[in-house]
Amino acid sequence: MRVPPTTLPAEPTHARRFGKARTAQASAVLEDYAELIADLLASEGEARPTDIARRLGVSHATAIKAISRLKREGLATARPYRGVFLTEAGERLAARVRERHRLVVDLLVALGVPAEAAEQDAEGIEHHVSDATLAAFSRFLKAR
Amino acid sequence: MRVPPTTLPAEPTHARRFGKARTAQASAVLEDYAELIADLLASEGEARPTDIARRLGVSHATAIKAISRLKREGLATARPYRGVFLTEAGERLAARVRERHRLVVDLLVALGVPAEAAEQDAEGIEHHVSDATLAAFSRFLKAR
DNA sequence: TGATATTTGTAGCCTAGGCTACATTTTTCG
DNA sequence: CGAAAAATGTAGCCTAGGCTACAAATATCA
Ligand SMILES: [Mn+2]
Ligand SMILES: [Mn+2]
Ligand SMILES: [Mn+2]
Ligand SMILES: [Mn+2]
Repeated sequence: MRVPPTTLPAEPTHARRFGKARTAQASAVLEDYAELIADLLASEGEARPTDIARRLGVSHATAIKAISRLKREGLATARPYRGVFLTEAGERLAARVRERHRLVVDLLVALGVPAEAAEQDAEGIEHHVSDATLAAFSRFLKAR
Repeated sequence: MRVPPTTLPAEPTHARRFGKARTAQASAVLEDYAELIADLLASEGEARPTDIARRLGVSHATAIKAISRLKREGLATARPYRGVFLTEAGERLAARVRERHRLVVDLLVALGVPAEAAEQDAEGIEHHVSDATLAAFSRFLKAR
């Protein structure tokens, strides 16, 4: 049957949007680990694989593999039985991610989302917020 | 060294947040497919695997495998060389996802995010927006 | 009609990110 | 000190979601 193609030749626009979302997803896990490690280092003085695993709700084996990936990407180092540390790059990433997380939560709360729902949604949303959107959130919070 | 555990016994709260984000991510792909198939059916009268793949920016083999998963989950049916169709459940999902997508884009645009950035970010954000947040978005758009 | 082009399907490979089970190392404490 | 507990690490398995390469079916059109 295949009706005449009215308008759908290459559609690079939609494809690019989905591709961006996929890329963002790929970095989401590492971002969460970096943010969490920074938090634990700040609040506890150290970031042990076991604590990281418990906070993320995954097995310690899963956490250790992710930490290996962080090391491979040059974001973290680890001393056995001494915990995980962030490299310069890891700290920069963590700082950026923490700030972004805070901004997303603040915006949701400002729009009337209950605190716990805001925290929960932000945990996923944060990884898909571009700089342009982040700037818009910031403007809104400042202006209201 | 292991300083005395000040406060971090079980931490089920953080774990639950991360877990929710992981769950949301798991359904993201199927949601996008359902939404896209509904769009293609509406605008072109049919949804061919090849067109789906092009719009998503993936190989046709990838699209076909995802379509198999849709079928397995009871969300779609397919007639070879006739394209893909949505079941009742698939249509309900698509309708919900489309509405949610629109609302997220509208909110971002209302906050001053440029149109294309809004579309791009929404493609990822939409999968992490709870009903509570959705309601807040809706209220904001109505009230301003 | 029959050759060619397109579409669809299959096979096999890869990585990320989960898991459990088991092994090893380090800490803790009686 | 030495045994028990805890933490860390390793091995092996699974699924989702990508890919390329090849095979088969269908459509198109000269
Ligand atoms: Mn997160
Ligand atoms: Mn976060
Ligand atoms: Mn999407
Ligand atoms: Mn969408």
